[in-house]
Amino acid sequence: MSMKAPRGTVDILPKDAKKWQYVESKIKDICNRYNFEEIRTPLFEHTEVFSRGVGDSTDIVQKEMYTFEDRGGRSLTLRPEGTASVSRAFVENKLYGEANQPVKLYYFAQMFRYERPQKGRMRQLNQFGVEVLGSDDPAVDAEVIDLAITVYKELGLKSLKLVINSLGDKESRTNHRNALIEHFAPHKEELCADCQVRLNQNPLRVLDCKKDREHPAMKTAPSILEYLNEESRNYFEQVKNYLTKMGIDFVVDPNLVRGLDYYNHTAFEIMSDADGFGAITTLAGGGRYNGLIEELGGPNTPGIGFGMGLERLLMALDAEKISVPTDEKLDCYFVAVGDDAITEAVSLIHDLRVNGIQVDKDYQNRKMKGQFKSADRYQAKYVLILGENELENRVVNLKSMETGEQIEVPIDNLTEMVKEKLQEGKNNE
RNA sequence: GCGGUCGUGGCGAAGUGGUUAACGCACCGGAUUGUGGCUCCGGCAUUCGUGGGUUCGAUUCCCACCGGUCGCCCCA
Repeated sequence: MSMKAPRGTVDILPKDAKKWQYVESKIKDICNRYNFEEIRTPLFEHTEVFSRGVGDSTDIVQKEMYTFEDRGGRSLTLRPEGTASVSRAFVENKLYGEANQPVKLYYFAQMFRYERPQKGRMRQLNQFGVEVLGSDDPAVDAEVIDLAITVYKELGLKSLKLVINSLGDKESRTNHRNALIEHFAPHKEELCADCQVRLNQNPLRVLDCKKDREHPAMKTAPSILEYLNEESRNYFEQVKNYLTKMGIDFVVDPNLVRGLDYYNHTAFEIMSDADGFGAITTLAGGGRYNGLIEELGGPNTPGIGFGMGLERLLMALDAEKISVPTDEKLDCYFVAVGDDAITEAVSLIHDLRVNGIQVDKDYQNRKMKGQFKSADRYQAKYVLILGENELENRVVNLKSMETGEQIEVPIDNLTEMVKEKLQEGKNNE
């Protein structure tokens, strides 16, 4: 076998697709209740959308983008995350001029990151995400976090941990940044190679380095929370108050930084505590990005959003042994024997289907016994039998696979009779 | 990019330097000339990821590559 799906990609086969459909419909229902509207943006963008939007110093831009040149010599990139694309669309389509503000958007989209695949980490991944553009009300931060938590809770997850932090506004960040550089400068040589670079580019990210976690300077590093100016501090307090009022548990982690440059003020991650989750813990992550729209050429517009990994969501459901409801049973299986009967069956099946009944038949030229086996495998509720005898008498034998009971039905009444029987079954459930 | 581990039929999984590569599931056929889930019988890998090497002989030993998987970094 030589044709294989590219590394880090998977086929979602019918058995699993049912789970995806369930999860997606559940999430869409929640988005509707929160009054979010769907947006669909292109799979790829001009590379600049991400290098400027997400930030040149980030891992995503530096080593994870699927970038290629098209025939016109343009540099394009498969989207690695959602916020930059949605922000670009917001600016380009002037959604800041919409009557209803803020603009509340959600999306389901494939993302692409060039990484070594492992548990819960794929090169093509699926995310659900939301973005609220046009409001800097801390209640919006709380609403966005609440929506994410609600998705998990309504799907039945229990082992959740919400971690939040504030990165502050521009002034707070600048002051903190300077303090960090000053703090780590004397120890620069002792830090890992990555951190030595980070110290210049984005010293905040030194804080979430796992290699240097035990370094003494790490423990005494200035916390962002101490550098928040009054406005930023108030903002964060309000967000926390709203969450508390909604009964949402959280922990504040001053080292939560997030990998993308555009964040400020509220940053958060939702993690799973569940066993059997491997090295993966983060289910969703997001935060506020008040300067991004301007950076992409739009008017000064505040924004906040999150991305939620759907593969990880499904893994979390598995880890907590939550099964999704699926209706596996087939309404009817049509057993036809003999050329004339098969010809008749094809048109009867069509009639049943256009009348809303789920029907299938054999296409492997199996004998009656084999056809019954198929019916069994599909868990058919009823089998409709049409052989030479029935054809002669213009009837179909309708057999309940559950009770074994079998009745003769005139061909002309078939659709009606099947409908009736299926309805009876539903009423008895 | 680095490290561990694995690679035998549709799936799961034994196995050995030597002549027919266990077994289970699934599937197909028959016992039962037109009626399923049980039972019994039979069928189902010219071949053991790919390429090269050692050998009289390799699925089994060695090397390389490819792929899966898990972990590091970072994150969804």
